[in-house]
Amino acid sequence: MINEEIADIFEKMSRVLAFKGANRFRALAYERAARSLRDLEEDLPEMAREGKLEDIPGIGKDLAGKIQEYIKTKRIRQCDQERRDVPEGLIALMDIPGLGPKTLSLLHEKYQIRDLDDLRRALDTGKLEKLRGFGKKKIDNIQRGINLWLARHQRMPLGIALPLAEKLLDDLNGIKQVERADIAGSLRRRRETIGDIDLLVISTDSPRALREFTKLPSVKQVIGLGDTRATVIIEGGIQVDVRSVARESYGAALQYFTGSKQHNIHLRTLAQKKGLKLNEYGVFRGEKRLGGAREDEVYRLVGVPVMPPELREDHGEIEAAMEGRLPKLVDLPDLRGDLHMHTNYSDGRATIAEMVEGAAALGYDYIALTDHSPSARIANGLDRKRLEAKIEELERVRKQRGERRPRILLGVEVDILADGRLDYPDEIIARCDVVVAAVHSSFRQSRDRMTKRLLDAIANPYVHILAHPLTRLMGSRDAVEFDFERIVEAAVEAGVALEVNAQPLRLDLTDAMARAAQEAGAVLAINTDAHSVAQLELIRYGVSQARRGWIEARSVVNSWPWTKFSRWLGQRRKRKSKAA
DNA sequence: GCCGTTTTCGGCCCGACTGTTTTCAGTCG
Repeated sequence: MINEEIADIFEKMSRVLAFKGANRFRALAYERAARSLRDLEEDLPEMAREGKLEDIPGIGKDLAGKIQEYIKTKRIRQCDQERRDVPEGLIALMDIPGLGPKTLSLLHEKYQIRDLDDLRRALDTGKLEKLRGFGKKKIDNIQRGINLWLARHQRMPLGIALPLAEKLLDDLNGIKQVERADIAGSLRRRRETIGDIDLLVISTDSPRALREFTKLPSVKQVIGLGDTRATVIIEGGIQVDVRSVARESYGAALQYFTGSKQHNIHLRTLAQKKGLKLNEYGVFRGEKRLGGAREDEVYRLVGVPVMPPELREDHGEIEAAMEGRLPKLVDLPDLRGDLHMHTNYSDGRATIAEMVEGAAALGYDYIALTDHSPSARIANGLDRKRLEAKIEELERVRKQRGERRPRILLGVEVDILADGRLDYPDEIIARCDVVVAAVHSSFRQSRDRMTKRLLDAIANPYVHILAHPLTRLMGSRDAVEFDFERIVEAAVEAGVALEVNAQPLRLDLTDAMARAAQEAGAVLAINTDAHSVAQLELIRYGVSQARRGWIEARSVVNSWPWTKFSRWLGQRRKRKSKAA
C-alpha cells in the first residue's frame, strides 16, 4: 500500500536527518508524519485528489508536496538525495539499543563503519577503545545491544509476554519493600505484540526493592540499576523495566508509563493549554502540585474522562472522551459463550464431555463444538460417518448433564474451499446449530479471487460466522489478501458475524479491522478456537483485542442472552426459506 | 518541518540513567 511506502520513506528520512545532525525537530517532524500516515485509514492518492493532504496531522505544505511527488513519480527526489551519502545498513543499526545517531555518525566518520559486520569487526579488533568517549563499559554496552537486537528482532506475542509479566508481578509482590506492583506499557494496553515488559511499583525503600528485584532467579542479566529504575533481561532475552515511584505519584506514573507515547503527547498538549504541567510525578500548576496519586485524577485534572488502557493510542479516544462518547467496551464477564472450539473428534485434545466441563467452569451459558470438515486432513476432519458418531456422543452428554449449563450446540468449522464452495453439502451443515466457515488452504490466491471466495462463503445461508478472516499466523504466515470493505459490507447485509479469534498467534481480526467492522454495522464473535480445555482461557486475548478495536458488547453475538442469540442463529435460515 | 484560544515566529513532552565527563552529551522511554 502506498501509505506504507511513503511512511517508510519519511521514517528513514527522519533517521537520516538525525544521523546528519540536522535540526532535531525537523527529524521529529518526519517521524511524526510517518506515524500519522501509518494510522491513516484513507488512501493517500484519493486524499491527494481531493486536496486534503494537509488535513493529515503532521503533514504541512512541504510534506504534502513530497507525497504528491511520490504518487506521481514513485520517488521523492529530495529524500533520495539526502540518503545518498548515508549507507543503508547504518540506518538499520539505529535500532540497536544503546546506539543512537550521534554514536553511529562518529563511528562512520572515524572508522568508515557501514553495517553490522563492520561494527562487529571494529569491536573484535578493539579499535573503538581508542576513541574519545569510548570506555570499556560503553563498548560492552554496544556489544550487549547487538546481542539483544539479534535475539529479539521480532516482538513477542501478547500471549507469551502477559503470563511472564504476571509471574514477575507475583515475584515483585513477594519482595518485602514492595507495596504494590502493576503492569504498564504496551502490555497494559494489550497490544498484539510486545517489545519490553514495563512494570511499576510503590515501595517503602525503592533502592532496596529494586536491588532485590534484580536478584530474582528469572533475571539473567542486569542492564541498569538506579534508585528509581531497574532494567534487566529475563529468560528468552526479554527486557524488563521496573520503575519505583512514591505513592502520591503512582497514578501519574501509571498513566505516563502506560502510554502510548502519542496518547501522552496529546494529553500533555491539552494540559499545557490549560496552563498545567503533566509529568510522571503528577499534575502541576507552576510549583503547585494538584494531584497524581490516582490515574483517574490525572485525567480529570486535565479535563479528560479516564478511559481503558486499550484505547490509549491517540486514535480519537481523547476527543471521544471529551465529547462523552467513549465506547462501553466489551469485557470478559460479558461473554456468555464460546462458539469455536475443537474436540478429539478432529484435532482437539479433549473429549466432548471434558470441553463442556471446562466451559461450565468458566460460567458459560452456551458453547458450540466446532470440529473440522473432511478436507482438513491434517486436522482429522470429520467425514459423514464420524460426524454421525459425534452427534450421538453429543446427545449422550446432553442427556447426562440434563439442565446444567452450558447448552451444548452442535457446531462445525467448515473449510471454505479454494473455489469458494464449502466442504460439506448444505444438507449436512443445515443440521448444525452453529456453522463457522474458514479458509485453511490456498492462502496465496489473488486479492480478487480471495474476495470472491469469502463472499461466496458469506452468501451461504447456513454460515453464521466467518472465522479468523485474515488467516495469519504471527511470525510464520502472512495475512491473506482480500477487499475487507466488501467483506464487511456483505457480512452486514447477510447478518454473518466476523470472528475475533483469541489464539495469541492469530488475534484475527486486527483491532483496527474490528473497529471498522463495528462502525459499518457488522456483528462480531469473540472465540478461542480452543484445542484443549486449558485453551478456553485464551478468551481474554480475544477480548483485549476487541477492546482495542473499540468493540462494545452489543456488537458481540456471544455476549447476547440466549433468547437473542438463538434468534440470531435462526434468522439466517429464515431468510433462506423466504428467498426460496 | 509543523503549527497556532500566548498564532505567522519560535517553540516543539520531559525526566532518568549511564558513562566518562569535571559540567554534560547521548540515549531511552
